[in-house]
Amino acid sequence: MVNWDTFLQTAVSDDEVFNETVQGNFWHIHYKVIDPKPGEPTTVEIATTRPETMLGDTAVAVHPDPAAVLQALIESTKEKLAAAGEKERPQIESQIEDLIARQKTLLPSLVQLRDMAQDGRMLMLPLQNRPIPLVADAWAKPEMGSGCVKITPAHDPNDYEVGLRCNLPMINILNSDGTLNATAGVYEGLTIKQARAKIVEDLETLGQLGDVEDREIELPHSDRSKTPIEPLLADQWFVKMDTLAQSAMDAVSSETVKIFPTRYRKGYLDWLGEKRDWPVSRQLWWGHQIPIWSSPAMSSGEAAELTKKLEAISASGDSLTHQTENDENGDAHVFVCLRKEDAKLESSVQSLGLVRDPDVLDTWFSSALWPHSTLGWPEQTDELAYFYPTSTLITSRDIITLWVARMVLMGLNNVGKVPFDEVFIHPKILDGLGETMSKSKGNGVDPIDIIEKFGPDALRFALAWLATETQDVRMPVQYECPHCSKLIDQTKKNRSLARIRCTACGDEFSTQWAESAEDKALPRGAVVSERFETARNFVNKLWNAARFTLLNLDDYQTVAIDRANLPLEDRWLLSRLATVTGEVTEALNHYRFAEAARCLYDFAWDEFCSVYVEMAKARLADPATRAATQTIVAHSLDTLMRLLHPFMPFVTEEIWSHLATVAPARGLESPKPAAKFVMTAQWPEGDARDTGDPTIEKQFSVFREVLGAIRRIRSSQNIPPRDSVPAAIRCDEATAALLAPMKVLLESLATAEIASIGPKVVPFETDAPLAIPSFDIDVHVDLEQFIDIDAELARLERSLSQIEKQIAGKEQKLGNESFVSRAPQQVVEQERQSLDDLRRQQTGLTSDIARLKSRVNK
RNA sequence: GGGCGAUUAGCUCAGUUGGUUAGAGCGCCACGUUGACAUCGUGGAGGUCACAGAUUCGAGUUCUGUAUCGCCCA
Repeated sequence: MVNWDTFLQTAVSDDEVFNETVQGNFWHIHYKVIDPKPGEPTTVEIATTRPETMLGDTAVAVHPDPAAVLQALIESTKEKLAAAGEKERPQIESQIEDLIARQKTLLPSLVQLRDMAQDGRMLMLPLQNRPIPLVADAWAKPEMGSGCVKITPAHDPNDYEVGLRCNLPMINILNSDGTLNATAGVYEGLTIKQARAKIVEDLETLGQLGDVEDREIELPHSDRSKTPIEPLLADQWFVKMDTLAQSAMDAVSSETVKIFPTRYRKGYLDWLGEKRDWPVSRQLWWGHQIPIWSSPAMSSGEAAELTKKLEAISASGDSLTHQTENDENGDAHVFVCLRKEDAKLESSVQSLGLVRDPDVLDTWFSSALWPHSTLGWPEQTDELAYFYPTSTLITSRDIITLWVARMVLMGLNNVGKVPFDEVFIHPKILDGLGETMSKSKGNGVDPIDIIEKFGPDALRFALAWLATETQDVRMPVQYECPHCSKLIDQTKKNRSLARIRCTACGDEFSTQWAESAEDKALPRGAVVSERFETARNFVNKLWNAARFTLLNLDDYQTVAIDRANLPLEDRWLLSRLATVTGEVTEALNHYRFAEAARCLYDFAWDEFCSVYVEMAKARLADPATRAATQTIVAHSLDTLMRLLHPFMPFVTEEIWSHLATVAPARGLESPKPAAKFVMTAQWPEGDARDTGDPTIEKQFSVFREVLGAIRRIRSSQNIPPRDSVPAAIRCDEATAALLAPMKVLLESLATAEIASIGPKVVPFETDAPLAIPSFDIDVHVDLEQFIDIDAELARLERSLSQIEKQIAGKEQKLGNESFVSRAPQQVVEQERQSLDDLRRQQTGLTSDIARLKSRVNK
């Protein structure tokens, strides 16, 4: 039984079939009982969605034990009811009522029909006037329809099984083009649709048509031709899957092939675990022709003789394999399969009267050969030795069973080795409505549009940024009007149009679907998505940062760096660089592309550009520190480009080449000439000496907190950006020592004059304070020149109320006896510390507010 | 019907072993452009982490159930 595509006139596999719900009918038909005994019904009612198949009916089935089935169903439905929620109850209750009603009204007649079936009663198939048996088979569902079902073994997979069980004839009523064949009698030549209409009409005329219900039907369609699939009985080649499937399962179970993310292993193993034989025959004009030759029907003696001849021409003894099988008439057929393409052998085989099978192999069969056949297999070529197996297959999850599993089993069978060690399943990009992008829907994005609008690096980086582990990616897209640049959201309505009228300027533009000369003459509106903007901006940021640093490397000379005596900011940067290198490497090794991309984005933008480059400005201006700073800058840019290269190959290569012209030799202790291209440069390895210095980490955290505090105060007071503010920082001696070397930088980034840093700092007369409790720091800004008392009071009061809320929360938590006694001591201590800090802030803020208010009253 | 996944800010998404006040990008508001970057900078507003239970001193995070959505299989 195969899925027949009547348009392409070929069998297709289950994987190439999709189901679609269509509006159809459920026709009830009465078949007459031949010679009913007294008291027996004179007709049997069946119902079908495909009345035309009745021409091929060879039986009507009734269940062998309808009473038991109905009773079991009632019980299981009652169990379901007991477990069901309020919402589902009414529906389940009505199901039970329906079943009980059937038990009363329908069951007796089903039992009678069952007895008639066992007694060998026959029915007369209408229109064909062919007697067919009433049979007892479990496929008939007492809970459905009339409880009886027509059996068409040649045109329905389930009926086929019934046919085998009940030993029924199998009558094919279709030609390969989907028209009815000679067995259909007067209906020969009609299409399925025509035949259906005519048969319904004829049944009506005969008075054998019952109710016609409207019904939604799940109808299989061919993926390629979109036409409805006809199940068809046909001689086809199958690949036996038992040991092949097991070998592919073992490869994954033993992690010889590792699948990332690991949850996809289950689907792979479950699918292969069914070990269903693989139908590989296709009746298409393209593809690999199946290398099997067969003989006409012959006697077993002739077959034995033919076999001898075949063995004689099988030169080395294994260039062909053969098999003899008997058909249902007892005739023998000899089948031959050649191991290799061999024109001479083929003609010898054919001269013995064997004919090559016209079918070609399923495209996935051919595809499964791809990893090794493209490398010259079955010859043991150098390419095969070098490239097989490869390291990684990256693909979409819907291809796991179609292709991945088959490449593995075919590789194991043919080469004895798996084709790849790791498989990465990437997320899918969906449109704004969460639908898979597809050509037929028209909701796809042309990568060329994205490249033209945002650049190839932005495209690549954005995809990496989006490639998280668990989620598919929604990508709402817009059309960009080529006339006025207005962005128009893509909708279900406009996404498949060849031309669109801009809602802003009213001019028309063409889309990717334009085909007519008239449409194509219009300017093309690109499909764009703002989701690429982040990446585009990042590329721009990197380019500008590189441009600036390169401008400052004009007099670059290699200087050996003494790690032990580097300034703190250099040690900080090197530490971060080593950490980021480790994180990115780790993420890439596990195919966590989004994590790697985000890590690099944050480091490059927030740390390298916003902090280090800003700091370097002052040091580059100072001849005493210029050379050393240049060395660090060149080194860090070098490392950053290498880390970013997989994500943005073009801009990194461009920056790399510019870097080479000003700083050809790079490195810290012993600078060496850099590789010509970043793509051939070594992947960086974080230097263990640079990482994990807690002093440095703390220094920078403190620095950024203090900077933020001053900026927040400025902002809340609406202090003009260019006006410098006096500031002071109260903190312990150790923190003061960390901050002191960064005072100049702090002053420039905050536009402030830092009057003092240390434990003895006290508030200004006109003070604006901000506490950083995590480091026990109070930042004070003198507002004398600027003070907006109302604004400041508002800020302080808002801050106070937030702190009081937090205090209340903490007090409650610490007042909870079981928290204090059961939580780890460290956590409790942390909470106490934090409460103390909050209370101190509360005191400070309260007095600040009082002071300000007294000022107002003066 | 079975399996897998998702539900966190207006949008698109992060959130590592349970532990301070849940993050990012975009969008929004305010301010800012005499030198790397307005594709930028600074600050801000915005969240009942789908819902209901359970475990726990403590749940976005663990467990159970419900709802909704997506994909795969039957």
